[in-house]
Amino acid sequence: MIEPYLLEELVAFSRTGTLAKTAQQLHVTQPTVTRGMQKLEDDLGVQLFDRQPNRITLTATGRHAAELATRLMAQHQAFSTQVQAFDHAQRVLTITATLPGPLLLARQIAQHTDQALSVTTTFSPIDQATDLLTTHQATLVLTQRELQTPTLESRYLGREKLAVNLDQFMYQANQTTVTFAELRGMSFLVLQDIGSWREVIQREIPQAKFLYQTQPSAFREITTYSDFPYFSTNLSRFDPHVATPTDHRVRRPIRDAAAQMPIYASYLKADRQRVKPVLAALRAHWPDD
Amino acid sequence: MIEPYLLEELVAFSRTGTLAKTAQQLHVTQPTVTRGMQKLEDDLGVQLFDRQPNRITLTATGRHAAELATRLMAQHQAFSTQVQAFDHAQRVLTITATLPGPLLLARQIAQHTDQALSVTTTFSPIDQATDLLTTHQATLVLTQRELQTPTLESRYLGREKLAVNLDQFMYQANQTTVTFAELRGMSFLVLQDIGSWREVIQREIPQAKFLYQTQPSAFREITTYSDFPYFSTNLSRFDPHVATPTDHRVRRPIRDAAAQMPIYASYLKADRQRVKPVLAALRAHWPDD
DNA sequence: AACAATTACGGAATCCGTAAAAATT
DNA sequence: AATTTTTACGGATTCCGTAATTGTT
Repeated sequence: MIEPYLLEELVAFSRTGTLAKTAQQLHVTQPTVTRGMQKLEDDLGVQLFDRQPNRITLTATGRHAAELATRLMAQHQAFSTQVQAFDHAQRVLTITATLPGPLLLARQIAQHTDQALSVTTTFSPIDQATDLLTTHQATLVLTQRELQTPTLESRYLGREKLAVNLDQFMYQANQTTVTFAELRGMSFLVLQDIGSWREVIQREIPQAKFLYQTQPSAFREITTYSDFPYFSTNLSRFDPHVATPTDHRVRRPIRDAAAQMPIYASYLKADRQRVKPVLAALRAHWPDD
Repeated sequence: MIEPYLLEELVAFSRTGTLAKTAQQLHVTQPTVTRGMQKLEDDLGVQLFDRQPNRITLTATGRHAAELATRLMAQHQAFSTQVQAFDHAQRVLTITATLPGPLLLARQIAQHTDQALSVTTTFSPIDQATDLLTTHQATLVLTQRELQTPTLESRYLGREKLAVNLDQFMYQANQTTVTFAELRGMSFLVLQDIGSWREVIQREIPQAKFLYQTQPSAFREITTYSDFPYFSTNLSRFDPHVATPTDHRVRRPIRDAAAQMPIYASYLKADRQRVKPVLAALRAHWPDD
């Protein structure tokens, strides 16, 4: 059985090219690496190096072994982190999402639940959702699409509906709803982290300009002291920081189909019983409008 | 970094259920396993076991860790074997196939080549072909279908064409070729190991009976002292053992499309230069008929 | 002269087995 | 009484660093 530290030395050597630099990188002495690579060759029963008095290089087999060792080391590392993640997931039910809106509601729920609930502050691309669940980095992922695999299942929660907040004297505000087309060419204040909504507004509103703000505090300040329109959804009300009573804008829902997203909760089938009360709470507090 | 022997002990324990049996299975003493599992918990920083004075059981995390460890150990094992296989493949070009016919020709080639060529005696299902190549267990796989992946490529070699050897006095022998339909209900002597041909004849010949023989020697003997028809192909001539001059049967090619198979040579793109002369030899010796 | 790899030697850490203890079935 | 786990102790293996050697650039 090959010892991991030998694989580590091999991988390091394949990157540095000399035993001296390898030793330096691993914080050991040269003789240690020399002996290590000799032992690795001996354990495998294979020649990995071409040796000259002052120079040592990988053979073709050695390069292949280093390539395989790199992957194996990554999996080795993943083992520890996954075990620890699983252990953590047993005590804390972690919720993440691909959109900010559902996370706001989730945070609300978390405060009124006796269970240990952790709601992440950042969100991930939807193509990482499956990985987050199977590696137990999250127990619940809120997404705009269903995820169906042999070990995963999804449950529909409700819809997130986009609205735009316009200055009350703008002519587009003289109707109960608007369309993306009617927002053509306008400039919007947008928070940097709005997940999948970003591609929606960029795709649907022609020739629009988006002033992305990284800091939520800066976003609030600029909205207060300017007339730029900004977006919100039916889930924005759960944002504890967005309470701006002195807003001169009016909220106008967007009629387009693309302005609505169905939200699903995805989780491991093995966790079905654990997430059940959380799903019930999310559905119970989902706004009707 | 988790030591492999600790993972091995965990995997063994998850199967045996007690430390005593685990120790027995691994040929070590109980205290060794006790300390090992304590160290594993310590290294991972996670509780894997529920301990009672006379009983130790896996926690949920422990079961999950054992599951992950099982897979990791398999990959760990695969590392060594793959490095050794790669090393071996550098000196010996190994050819395998999904059909016996192309292998016969390959053996012929191997004798007239200066290069170190190894031709396997058994053949594998076609769905294992990709794995054989990527794990370097074979450098060349002869199959009836093309294999196309980012790292693999296939080259057409020729066709293998099925024929049936009938007693010269049978009425079906009164024509230059026959069809599968005309063989309806007959009984055939067939070698057990004929690869993908087996499903062809079973599917195409209605109500036929197949007398499968495991031993080639028994097959030859029965063909000699009986009148049962048997199959051969345009590649059978390369079989050094099948030279039976005193055969009372006549060879009749089968007309159906299903009685012909295109044969491709698949290999890693990285091996293209190495296999080039072998492919040329295979194509050069491929029979025209 | 500087650098890279290897070998030799001694110390330190670790891992194992034997023996003994504690507790359960 | 037999089985299972755990701890204690001593020995043996192994792994590492320092020092010295060899050979190259």
